[in-house]
This record gives sequence, C-alpha cells and structure tokens, in this order.
Amino acid sequence: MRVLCVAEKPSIAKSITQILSGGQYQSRATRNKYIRNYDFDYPQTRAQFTVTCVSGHLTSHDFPETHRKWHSCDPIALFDAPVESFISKDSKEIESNLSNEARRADMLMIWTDCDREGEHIGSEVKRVCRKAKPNIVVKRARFSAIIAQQIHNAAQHPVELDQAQADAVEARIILDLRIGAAFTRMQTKTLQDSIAQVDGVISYGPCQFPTLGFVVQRYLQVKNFVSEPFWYIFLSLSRPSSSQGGNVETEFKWRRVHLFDYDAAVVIYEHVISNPTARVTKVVEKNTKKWKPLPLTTVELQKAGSRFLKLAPKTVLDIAEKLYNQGFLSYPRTETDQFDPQFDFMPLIEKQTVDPAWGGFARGLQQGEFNTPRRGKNNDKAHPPIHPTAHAGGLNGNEKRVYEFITRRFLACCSKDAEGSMTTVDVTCGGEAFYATGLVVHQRNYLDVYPYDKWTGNRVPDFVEGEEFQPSVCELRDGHTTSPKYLTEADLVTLMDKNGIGTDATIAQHIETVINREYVLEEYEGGTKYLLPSTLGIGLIEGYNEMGLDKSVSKPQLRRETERNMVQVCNRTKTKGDMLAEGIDQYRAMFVLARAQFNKVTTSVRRYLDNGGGGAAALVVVRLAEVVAGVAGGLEERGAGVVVVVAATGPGLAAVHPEVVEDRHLAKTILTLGLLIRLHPSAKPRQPLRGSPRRLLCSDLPPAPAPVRQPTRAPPKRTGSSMDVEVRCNCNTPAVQRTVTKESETKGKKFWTCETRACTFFGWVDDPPVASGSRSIPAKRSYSAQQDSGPDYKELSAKEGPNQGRKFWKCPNVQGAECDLFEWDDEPPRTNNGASSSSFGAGGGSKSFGSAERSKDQDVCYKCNLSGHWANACPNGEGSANKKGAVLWLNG
DNA sequence: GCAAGGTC
Repeated sequence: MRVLCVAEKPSIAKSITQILSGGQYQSRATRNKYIRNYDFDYPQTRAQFTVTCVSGHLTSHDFPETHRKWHSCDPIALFDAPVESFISKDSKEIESNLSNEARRADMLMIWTDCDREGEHIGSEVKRVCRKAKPNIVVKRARFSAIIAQQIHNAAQHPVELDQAQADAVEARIILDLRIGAAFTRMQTKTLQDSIAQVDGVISYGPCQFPTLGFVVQRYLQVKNFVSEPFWYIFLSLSRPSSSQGGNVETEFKWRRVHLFDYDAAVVIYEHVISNPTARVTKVVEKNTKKWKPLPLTTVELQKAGSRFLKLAPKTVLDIAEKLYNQGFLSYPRTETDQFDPQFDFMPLIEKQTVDPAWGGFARGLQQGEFNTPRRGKNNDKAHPPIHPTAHAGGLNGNEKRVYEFITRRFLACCSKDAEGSMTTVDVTCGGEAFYATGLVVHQRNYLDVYPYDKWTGNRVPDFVEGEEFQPSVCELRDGHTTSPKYLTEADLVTLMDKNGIGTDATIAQHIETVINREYVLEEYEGGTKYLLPSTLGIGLIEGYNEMGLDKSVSKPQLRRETERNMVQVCNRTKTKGDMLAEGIDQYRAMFVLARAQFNKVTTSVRRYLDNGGGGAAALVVVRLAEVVAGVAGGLEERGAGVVVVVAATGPGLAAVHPEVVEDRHLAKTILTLGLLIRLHPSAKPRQPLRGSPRRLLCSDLPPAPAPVRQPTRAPPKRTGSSMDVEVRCNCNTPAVQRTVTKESETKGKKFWTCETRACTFFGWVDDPPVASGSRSIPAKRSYSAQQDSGPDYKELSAKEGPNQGRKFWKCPNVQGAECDLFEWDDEPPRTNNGASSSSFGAGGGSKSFGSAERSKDQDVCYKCNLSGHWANACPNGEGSANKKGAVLWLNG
C-alpha cells in the first residue's frame, strides 16, 4: 500500500521522515523550492510512504470580480456577495505536487498540526487529493510533539479528520472577510473624501480594532490621571536582632495605609504622637507557601520571555518554534496548563540529568523529590503544556536562554512548593493599628531550579505580646498617587489573550498591524518599549465609541462571540450555516448603524488630526532623562500637532510647559515614572489642595482617647484658615465641644466630639475647621459609593473625571482588613495582584505575570476560575459560596 | 487598496 503523508510545513515533513524512516529515505525536489517529497518503506504497516507538505493554508477567500473592485459595489453588499474559495497563486505548485502524489497513493494521511486551523488545512489537502484521486482513503495522524514514540503511534493508529473543526474555521474566515472588507472600504472612502491628511487605507478588522482599543484606553487613563497627595503615619523601631546581630530597623505599616485628607491625617497623627508608646497586641507566626508555577502555555511563555529574558513576544515564539522543529521542545502553541494524568514525566526528567546546571536538580526529582505538577484551568485538548522533549546541550544565545527557561519551568512544575513561615507583629500606638511582617524561607524546593521567582525572607526582631516600646520614628509623611504606565507589548499580549483577541501565533502580528497602519506608535524609554495611540488611532476609537453601539467595534465582545460560535460548531451544537447566517445578520445590522453615524468618526478624527485632540494646541512629550540631566535642547515637530521636547533645560521646559516644573506632584510623578509623559499644554496647574473649607471625613476616626499630653512633635504646617463652620460628626448630627478634664498636658483644651457618642468622631477645637458631613475617610482614592459630594470634596478627591460612574469590584471588608484588590467592571479581569496604589482609581497598571487565581490574601477575595470574574459574579455560581467575594461599587 | 490565520 502506498501512503501519502502531508504535513503542515516543510520542517515537520522532514522530522516525520527522519523518525519513521530511521534515516533511510530518498528525497525528491518539487517545483516549490521549500518543499521536498521523501520516499521510504514503513515495514510496521507494510506500506510505502511518501511524505510531503503544504505551507499553511492552501486556499484563499475573496469576492468574485463583480465585488472585488473597491468601487464596484456599495460596501454593504459585501455581507451578501458570494465568497469564492480558490487555490492562491503561490499555492499552485503545491497543489500540483499534491495531485501528482495522490494519484499514485492508496491512502492520504494528514499530518497537519492538531488544532482547529490544522483541521481546516487538512480539509483543504483532502479536497485537492480527492479531486485528483476520488477513491483515495483519507486518514488523519494525531500527534502533539515531534518525539519518536508519538510519531510512530500516530502513523500506526490514524483517526478521522474532524470536519466540524474545519467548518468552524471556514465560517470564521468568511465572516472576517465580509466585516473586514465592508468596514475598511466604507471608512477608508469616507475619511479620504472628507479629510485631506488621510491618504492610506484605514483598515478595520475584528482583531486589530480591539487591539487598538486597548492602547487607546490605557493612553486615556494615563492622560487623564490626576495625582493626589496622601498622608500616612510612618512608625519604626530600631532594636537589636538576636538572629541577625546588630540593630535592625523594623517598619510598622499603618493599617489605614494612607489617607487622602490632610486634616484627618493630622488629627489622627496628633492622637498617636500624644501617646506614642507602642504596645504589641499580637504576634502570629504561621506557615506559608510560595506556589510553584503552573505548566507553561504559549501566552505565559511570551510574557515570561518579555519579563525575564527581555525578548519580544514574537521573538520568543519564533525561537520556541525553531526548537520544536529541532525536536527539543513539545509543540509551542498550546493553551493547556495541565498535564494529562497519564503523562510520563520520568523519561523527560531523566533526559535533563546530564545537564551541568540543572542535572543535579533533575536527579533529585528522580530520587523522590518529584511532585505532580499543579493543574491549571485550561486545556485545548490538542497539545500538552510546553516542555522539553530532549536535552539540548549545544545551544547558544537566545535559543539557549529560551530553552533553559522552558526546561527550568518544567522541572519547577515537577518539584514542590517553597515553604516558609510568616510572622505578623501587630501593635497599637495612640489608638492606631500598625503591623510588621517577616518571612523566613525554610524549604526553597522549586526555587532552587527556578531563579525567575524571588522569595526572600526579611526577619523581624523578636517581639512579645503585651510588650511596649517607644518607636524610633513616628512621623506624618506624605506621598502621592502615581499614574499607571502606558502599555508595553507584554501588557498588550496579556490583554489580548484574556479577551480572546487573536491566537497564540497571531497576537504579535496584530500588534504589528496597528503599528504599520499608524494607529499606534512605539516609544522607547529606558530600554522599555511603550505603545501609544496616534492621533488617528484615538480619533477612530473615540468616534466609534461615541456611537454607543450595542457591541462596540473597539471592544472585544464581538470577537468573543465569534470564538464562542466556533466552539459550538466544533461541538456540533451549531452548524456552519447557522453560524454564518447569524453572524452576517448581526454584522450587517452593525454596519448600518455605524454608517448612519459615521460623521462622529469623521469629526473625531479631524479634531485629533487638526490639533492633537480636545482643542489643545499640541501634545507635549517630555523625556525624563533629558529633563533630569538639564540638557539644553529644542523642540521637534512630529506629525500633526505633536511637539516633542527632545531636550530642555528646566527654565526652557517651563517656557513650553510651566506645569511640569511648577507642580510638585507632577514633577514627582515624572521622576517616579522614569518615562515620558504626555500632557496637554492647556492643562492648568492643580489647584492648591488646602485653603478652603471642606468637610472632614470622620466616620472612621478612631475611638477618641482622652488626650493626655501635648504632642511631642509639632504636626506639619498647614495653610488652611480657620472658618466658622458647623461641625458635624459622622452620624451627621452637630458635634459638640467638650474640654479635656483628665490630668494631662492638654487639660482644659477643647475638642469636638459626637454629642450622643454614637460615633467616634474627634477633633481639636482650635485647629482649622475639621468637620462637617457624613463621609468616611477614604482609605485609598475616593471611589466610595456614598452620597454627599460637595464641591469642595470633589476638588479634593479629583473624583470627577473619566472614571466617575464606572463600576468596580473591590473587597467588601472594612478598612484595614480589606485586601488590595481592585478591578473595573468594564475591564478584563486582572491577574493576582489587584491594584497597587500606583494605578488606583485609574484602572490598569497591573503588571502581574502571575497565574494565581486569587488575591494575595487568599482568605479574602476569590475570583471565579471560569469567568475570571469575582466569585459572586461567576456565571455558574462556582465559588460564590464564599461569602467574602468582592462587591460591586459605583465610582462617584 | 479590505480580514485573520496558517507559514517561508
């Protein structure tokens, strides 16, 4: 029997041949210079094999001549026009090779990759071969790694081609073509006709637009960010450490973290400083673990490559692909982060024992240290997690680094979690709660082979419950919130992956596309590449967003629906015809709505192209390095209305953009961020934060202890003027004045307090106006759902802005006990870190590459593992039994 | 002159 094997690409054809033939084969050239045909006997099935390949998809899809020319029809006709499938010009030689070989064969065995696209490519191969030889038997070989045992098994136990998967892909191809062509022609023609600066193609695609949308969204978050000052009590103690020798400085963190209200912070600070003896209330030591990493997926590989190896996502993938083709790695395009229960780890670990760097660790795993890898939540049912299939000793450069990362990751997965103990020392000082934590690592376990994770101990000196001490430092310090950073390529990969935009292999290409279309610009700062939208890019997205379409073209919902439909077609719960009919109806309706309101896009694009946005004269880019260095320099025009300050002295810069040097917080932001920032020159310096009467936020003030003596340290100066205001406490009743009667340095001093003692409000009478209102002290930025936002409060909180009215998720626990999770409801779920103060209130900025599904405090807020949403938002209730799920709030 | 997905 003669068997024709067809692989997806030349390298696989060659690898399969090597394995099945044992190196004994003849090779013939074809008319395609990359493709050869390999002939050999395969005695195991008493067959003569010919192995050849295609080069990805064989067919192309396009409209017939009647609709192909841009002006041949109204673009809306493209939703119903015929779509032709044909062998592309480049594939003609491949087609004829397949036809010739099929005529000589009894069986066609398809060796394309085992994913949906592979199944579709297989169906294309089948069609060509059946045309040449109608009675040829068609089989499919299933394999997910180029290792001998798998390849032989696949050759000897072929299965059937799955037409459902091929159908799902076919439907997606047709829908993408229709919506892409219709929107691209409509928006290109309209914009070119009405705006002189527009000359290129303004392409639209269901992946490229959401990709651009992410870049614009983050840009606007950064641009609209307003830094806010906050105040916190810094408490520390220097004492000898028995274990470390010498004095050790221990910082006790304030349970309130920080306050955004200066007056409130001062009142509390005065309490603390009036009785600064700290008392240890609790010392808890508990065992803790640092979990070993999950098995490796493609997206995780790309992110880790970007983070640990500083390689672009596309570079990492290209290298992994090459290593796979050389037989060192399993298939590098996989969504699976769980190993099959039958997976045989030991032979693979055995292969790594020869390595000089990690061979010893591998031998340890052989000798009893092995632990079954964690199971992630994803399984594409096609490929295992990425793992090394052979030891590769002779690699160099980035190939060596990528291979090393993948191998160490695999060995780490097969190891044990790291173990340690965490000590928490709780103290109270002046009625306020503080805490310090220390970590001691007992067993490094997987960390020994996985240097990419850090877990270092910081020992706290010994403390005993009940002991008292005088803090070395007790100060009211200030800080300020910092803006999130612009998107990096790795951030964008994460967002696209989470939202199902593109595939493992195409995510990096979509990023390239939006850059090539000049929707997105790359800016380098300090070796890191950031992505910013161009004026054209912002104009397009804002214009479409103004339309208020049910499913915005700049958001990922539409693509998610396509993906869901494809899964249904693969499951056979929907037919290809259904998917096409529904999709076309939906897209056509969307097109009608969008075209009717397209003037919104035109207006928006024109506005941005003409003046750099929002009526401002220009956008200014300040390069930090030059500003800090004080280098003299000039301005550079870049594109429509964008001025780049290439370098400038302080005064020179001030002339262009006075806020940069005059606004203390902004200046700090620049220094902290260490990257370029863009600002509207029309932006006003921030109003002074003090000096006008405002309401004290008092409901969370501590129980007012009877003041015992004068502050030992003068509180920071304030500029607020004393005003006659009605002082209200947090139960919204007028506060009353009382006098300190206790023997102390403050005896006789008047203070405000709640008349009924229903709340714990406190404030000195002779201080600037402190109270009125019923708000609580915002622990972080003011996003409280509570009412009562007087004008002065708004100024203080900067709450009015792009985020007002947005819903967000946060921990329901009371201040001090809440975890630091934060997530906008209309943004994709974050990873495990939640928000840091740097991104608080602006959304975004999370730089976590971790894969944990929970918050840092594992006892507080749980995410649903299926939807990625918080526990009580899980669509099927999984995890919702946990009463501590995050709750939804309304910003503003 | 259009998409996204394969691959060279």
